[in-house]
Amino acid sequence: MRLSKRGEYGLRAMIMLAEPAPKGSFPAMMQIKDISHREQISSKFLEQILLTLKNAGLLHSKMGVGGGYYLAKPANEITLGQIFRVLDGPVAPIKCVSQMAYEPCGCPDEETCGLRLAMSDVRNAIATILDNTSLADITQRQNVIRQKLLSI
Amino acid sequence: MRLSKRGEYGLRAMIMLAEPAPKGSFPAMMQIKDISHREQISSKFLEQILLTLKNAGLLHSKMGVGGGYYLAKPANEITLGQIFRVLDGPVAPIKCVSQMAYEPCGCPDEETCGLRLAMSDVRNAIATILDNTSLADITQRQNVIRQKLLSI
DNA sequence: ATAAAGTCCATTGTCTTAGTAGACTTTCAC
DNA sequence: GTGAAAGTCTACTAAGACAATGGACTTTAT
Repeated sequence: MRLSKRGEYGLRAMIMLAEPAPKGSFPAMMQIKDISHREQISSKFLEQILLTLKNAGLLHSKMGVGGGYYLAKPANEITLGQIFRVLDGPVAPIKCVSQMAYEPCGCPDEETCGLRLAMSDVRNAIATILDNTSLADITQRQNVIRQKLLSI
Repeated sequence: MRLSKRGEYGLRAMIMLAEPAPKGSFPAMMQIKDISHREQISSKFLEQILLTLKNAGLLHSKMGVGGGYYLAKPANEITLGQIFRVLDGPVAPIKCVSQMAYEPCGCPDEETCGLRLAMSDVRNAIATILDNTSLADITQRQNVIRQKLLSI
């Protein structure tokens, strides 16, 4: 049940972009090389990922000197599920329980297939978390923990 | 978030072996070719899978004429999580939240990494389902649905 | 002795993943 | 209007995982 590197890097980048900008400079814009440097990722690989995210409508970009990437929508309107699906495809562990890419799995009777029942539960559990967690939720959780650590 | 074919076939086979034997013939023993035929799987591939499951202590086998495979334990003591981990490895989507194969993921601060927080939730959700669903639970659910369909 | 079953190990073809390379386009500062 | 800084686009590749396949060997019942 693995998150790919594409998915991981993409999610990390989106979370970075969702972090409130230093001094009222909105929308928070960052360049590929900023992100790739801070996360220690190949910038060429990250480039592809951000482009994919842009083409999916989750990021906007500005070309030329002083350009960069920024979120296409407020951080509370972008969910981890959206990002995940763009980069890693369907959430479902098996196609016959996928909402976005259903395909029969070949079991004699889908309706009474025990594996399908269980995998359907798994799919729903994953989707519930990813689709109900926004980038804003993530940055907020991060901040809460940081505050707690500071106050020790 | 994909279940591999190994995992899928292995789970299907285990569920078949957990189904109550026709006429009091316990332990329910089946041969590779029975299972591979009923599930339309390559018998050579299934052979490897069942052998892996046997070496992991989830199946027992009997060699020679009239031999076959049967569950090493009662169906209510074998969980989907055990089978899954043997065939597909850790449940966690990212190594830094894995219980059975932890590795640092390289984020600057693991404790406040937002991605890690979210993926930890996902891991727990998946593990909770897989580790609390036994083969007996599956066959029972199947039977309940079959009964319902019959009574229409 | 023979046939039926599991065991074990090596190999193979295909696909996916993660990354690399390089040419091209847009924008800004000067 | 030129040059540097940024994103865009397409193609390619190396390594590994995945899904088998093949064949020789061992055990057991009859």
